Amino acid sequence: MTDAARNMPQLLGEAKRWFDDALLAGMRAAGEQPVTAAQAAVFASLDPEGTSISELARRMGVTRQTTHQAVHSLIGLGMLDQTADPDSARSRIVRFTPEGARAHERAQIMLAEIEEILAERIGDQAGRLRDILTRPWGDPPRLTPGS
Amino acid sequence: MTDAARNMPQLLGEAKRWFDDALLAGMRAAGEQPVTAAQAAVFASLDPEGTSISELARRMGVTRQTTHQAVHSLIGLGMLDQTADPDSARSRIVRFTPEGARAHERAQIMLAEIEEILAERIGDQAGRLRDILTRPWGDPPRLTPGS
DNA sequence: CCAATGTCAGCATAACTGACATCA
DNA sequence: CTGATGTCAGTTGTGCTGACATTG
Repeated sequence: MTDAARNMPQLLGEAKRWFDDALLAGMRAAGEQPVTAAQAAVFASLDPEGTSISELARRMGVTRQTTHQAVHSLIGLGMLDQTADPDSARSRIVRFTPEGARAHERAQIMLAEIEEILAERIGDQAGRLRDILTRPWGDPPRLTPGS
Repeated sequence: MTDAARNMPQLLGEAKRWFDDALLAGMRAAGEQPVTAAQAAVFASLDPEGTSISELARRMGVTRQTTHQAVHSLIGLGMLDQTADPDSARSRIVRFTPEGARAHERAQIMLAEIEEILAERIGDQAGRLRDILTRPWGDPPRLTPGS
């Protein structure tokens, strides 16, 4: 296509969209509720025993308010519910409903299949990609104007 | 952090944000106009001779309307301008202003520096990452429900 | 009193769809 | 007529900040 020394954010964005498109299309073809990117992030960060909104926010790297909104929408879809935390009255626990757990399971399987297809196309580089992205990069560098 | 088998779209999103954050902070520290991610995408897709909005949209993988909006905001900042296409009256050409070209140049240099820092942290894996992302992946797979 | 948590409200950004006029 | 292009308008999704009550 363009090929004028593509930059990294652009390349990463394309790769992400490649996965997102494949997942969304697959879920739609499977007759599942269309789930947005933010909702998918909640799913991926929620552990089976349930998690508080604040903890979810920390895991996703966004604010409590943003997380609250995404969780609220998923409750409306019947994917999640919220119950009191037996250990603390100021905390509430977000959990999967059976329907939510089923959809999550299906999405996980589908993502693994997509990754598999990528591996068929570009070989073991696909596994390498996961390695590199999983590695800790540290904080984003703060370039000084004088450098 | 969480570490419950992170999925690829999530990992790719984090990596993209890592670069975007570093670039935005660096530009801000250098006293440049704060440029959003969408605006940066336009910059990266625009070639020096100028490009039409429709062509930009194709390169970025978003709609003409979205591109139009981003271009319009950059015109308002004095970074781009729009002139008639001498070859076709229905097409208009978007180009850098001198100010826009200067900011673009600076951003390119900064991105290279950021990539350099990543290479210092994770070694030659950084170059490998660029390789993998540049490689053609083909169209996103269309999973069939029956598979 | 202080910090964490959940929530509500408002705002900015960036994507989308729909519609329409223009021109090749 | 058809298709590509540029544009306007409206909607949705996703993030943010500010504020506040509740609780440990």
